[in-house]
Amino acid sequence: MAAINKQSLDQSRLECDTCGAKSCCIGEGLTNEQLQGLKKITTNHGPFQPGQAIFKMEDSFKSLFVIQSGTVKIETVSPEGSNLVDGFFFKGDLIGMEAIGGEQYLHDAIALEETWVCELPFDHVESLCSFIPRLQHKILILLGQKIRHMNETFLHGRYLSAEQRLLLFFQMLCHKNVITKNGPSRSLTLPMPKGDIASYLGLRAESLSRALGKLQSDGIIFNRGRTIEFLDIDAVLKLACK
Amino acid sequence: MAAINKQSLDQSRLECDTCGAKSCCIGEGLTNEQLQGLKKITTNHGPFQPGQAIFKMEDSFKSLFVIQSGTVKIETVSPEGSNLVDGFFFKGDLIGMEAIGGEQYLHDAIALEETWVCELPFDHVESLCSFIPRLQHKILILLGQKIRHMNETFLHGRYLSAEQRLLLFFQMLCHKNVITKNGPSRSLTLPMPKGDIASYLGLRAESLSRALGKLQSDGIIFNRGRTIEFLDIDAVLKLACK
DNA sequence: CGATCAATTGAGTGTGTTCAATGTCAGTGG
DNA sequence: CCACTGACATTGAACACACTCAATTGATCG
Repeated sequence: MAAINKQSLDQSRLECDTCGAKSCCIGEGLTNEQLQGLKKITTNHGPFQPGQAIFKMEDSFKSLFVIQSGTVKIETVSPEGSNLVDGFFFKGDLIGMEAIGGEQYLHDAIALEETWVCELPFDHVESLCSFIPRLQHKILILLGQKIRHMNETFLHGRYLSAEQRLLLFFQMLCHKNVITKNGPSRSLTLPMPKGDIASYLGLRAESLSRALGKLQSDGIIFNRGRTIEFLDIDAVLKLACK
Repeated sequence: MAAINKQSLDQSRLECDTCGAKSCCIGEGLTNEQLQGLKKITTNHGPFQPGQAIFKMEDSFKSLFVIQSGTVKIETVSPEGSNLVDGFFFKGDLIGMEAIGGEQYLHDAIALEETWVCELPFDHVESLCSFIPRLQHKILILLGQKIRHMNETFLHGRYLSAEQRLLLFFQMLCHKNVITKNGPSRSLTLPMPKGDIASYLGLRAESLSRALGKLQSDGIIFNRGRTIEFLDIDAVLKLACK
């Protein structure tokens, strides 16, 4: 793992009870006493700068990580040598679950923005689960959700056109509250390069670019560098295209 | 769930200690005493005939199922109405994990051959986990494996050609010991129609047929109806094609 | 034996890819 | 201030692979 320094960010945001990721963390719903037990086994790390690794494939699997703030991509290297982006994760997401039961991590986890994470040593979590049924339940639920999410994204995504995949991606961002839906602007500055999005969607950068062009000429979005403006958010959410 | 009768099959194969799926079941590695605890919460069901459902999407999620004998596919109905096969499962496999944390099952589970299953009510399993750390560990491992398997199959599969996907499918069968690797014949009678395989691989039946034809003309397999003979098993395992 | 469903084969089409060229933007140094 | 650089993004033209649709063959079963 990369060298770690604690600095800058308001320390209070890293405490469980005041953590920004509190509501979606695995500790959600625990009593204060239980939360203290959980807090004992965790450690905070950050800030990771864009491009820095939170963990790498070569690292042996020891911990899960909750993203307290920032954005992270996970990626592997394909047999041909190019990078395959397997997922994007945001505040409150738990990463590293793919490695449970394995020796090493399955991906590199790379920060896309300045990012803080909370480390949960897995064997400690497991022990704690035996004493806190609610925690065990929560972990199982999260794993089930992860499976369902992969199922939707990858299984059903593969029958969609480039345009539909892109819309699905925007929907995901919306669901993660990354797009400011309420304001009048409804815009978004992508935390990741477009090449990463293309890879994640199983497309070439060129195809993604054309899909973006198509949506723009249809008046659904306005695409300017890393900023996307959503002119017709309903069209995006309906996936009614094509 | 479909009507259930116990009959025919040698009853002893349904007992935990003599079950054909014993070595890969979630009970693997438990003490005899613990196994008795597990046995108390399970019930056997079968035989399911080809086409019969073990569970359906409409059913509310209550249980996981271990396949004691037979073969099962899981499938969903696409928005357009066609069936999408999401997986094949064999003796010893645990099915229903996608539904953990959800209200209903995510798929229909359909028997492809005469099939017997062992039902594990999930809330009972969860309670038992708190008392048997090894069981909790095993479940977590299985969920992790499931995630890894989906990751490999669907994420990396989507960059492969029809031929490569087919070879990957054969490798999977090999890994599941469905192909008789040792005998001189090295043949296989597919338990599922080719259309199901095509769907699983994200292809049309026609494309699968052509891929099979290509492998045959390359002298790697001999394709005759539902029987496949592997003339060059090494080529299959190497995925060196294309 | 015809009926039905699965599997195969053929011809033509289309979506995304490939490869190469051009454009945009931020950062750097003269 | 402007030219240069390098990473990222866009655009164009030709191609490839799997798709679509239709016709044919094969297998199974009453």
